Amino acid sequence: MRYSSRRQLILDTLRSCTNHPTAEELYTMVRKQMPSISLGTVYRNLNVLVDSDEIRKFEPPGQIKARYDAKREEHAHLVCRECNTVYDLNLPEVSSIDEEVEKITGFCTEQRDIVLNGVCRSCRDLLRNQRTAL
Amino acid sequence: MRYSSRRQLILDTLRSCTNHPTAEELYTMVRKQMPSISLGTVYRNLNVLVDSDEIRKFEPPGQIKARYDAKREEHAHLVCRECNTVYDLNLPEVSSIDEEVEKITGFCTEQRDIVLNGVCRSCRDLLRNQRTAL
DNA sequence: ATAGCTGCAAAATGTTTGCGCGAAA
DNA sequence: TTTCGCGCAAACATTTTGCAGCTAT
Repeated sequence: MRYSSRRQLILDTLRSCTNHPTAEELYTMVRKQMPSISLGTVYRNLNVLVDSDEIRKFEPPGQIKARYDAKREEHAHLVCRECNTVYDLNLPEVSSIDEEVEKITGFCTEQRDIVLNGVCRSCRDLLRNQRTAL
Repeated sequence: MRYSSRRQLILDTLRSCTNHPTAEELYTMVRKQMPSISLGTVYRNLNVLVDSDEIRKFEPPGQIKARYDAKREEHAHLVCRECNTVYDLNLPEVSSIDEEVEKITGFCTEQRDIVLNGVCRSCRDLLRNQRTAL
C-alpha cells in the first residue's frame, strides 16, 4: 500500500475526527491544509482506503450521503433522527451470534452493520422543552 | 390513509414477494398488471407507504439501490456479497438491549437496522468448487 | 369544487470516471 | 519507463419534483 501526500492527509484528517464526516465534509477540512486538492481525489482515496480495510464506509439508513469512520474496532452506530448525528457504541458480545447464524442458515458473516435509529438525549430534551413551551 | 388502485397494487405486489425487490424490480412486476403505470408513481407510493409504516425501506450497505420489505416484524438481514441476495433472519431477543443503551447513553431507540454481511451457503459452495477445479 | 393522484420529463444529488499530465519508483 | 496519482469536467444512476391534466369525493 503506497501513501501519496493526499492519501495520507485524508487518512490523518479522518483519524482526527470524533464524528463521522461525509466525503464533502472531509474535503472541506482537507482543503484548509491543501487547497488544490479536488473532491474527486477525496472520493478516490476514500474508496482505496475502504478497500484496503484501513477505514470503514458507513451509509446511515435514511441519510443520503455516506459517512466515513477511521475507527476499526467493532462497534455499533446510534443515529439521531433529529440532528442526524452518528454516535458510536461498543457492543462487545455481538460477534458471538455469528456462529449461531452459520449453524442455522449456513451464512458466513464477515462483517456487521448494527444501527439503532432514534433520538439522542440532547434532542429529546429539546423536544420536551418545545412541548412545554406551547 | 386512502388507497388508490396503484398504491394498492404496489402494496399487494410487494407483499407477494419473498425477496426484497428494488423500486425498479417492483415497477417491472407491477407493469404486467397495469402497463400504464410510471416509475415516478412507484417511487412516490413507496415513500408514502414507508412514511405510514406500512412497509420498510432497506438500503443494503454497499449496494446502490434501495430495497423494500412488506414484512413488519422485527428481523435482521443477511446480505451476500457474491450474489447480493438479502435473506431474512429473526432475532427475537435483540430489542432487549434498547433499555441498556438508553440507561448508558440517554439514546432512545425507536428502530433497529441489523445487517450481517458475508457469504451465503450456496455462494460459499460455488466458490469452493471453483477453487478445487483449478 | 376540492383535494389528492398520475404520467411525463426534467432536475437534483452523490459519486464515479475518462483524459491528459505530472510525480514517483 | 512504467506505474500510479492528480485536477478537471463530464458522465452516471437513483430518486425526486414541477406541471398540467385527471379522478374521486
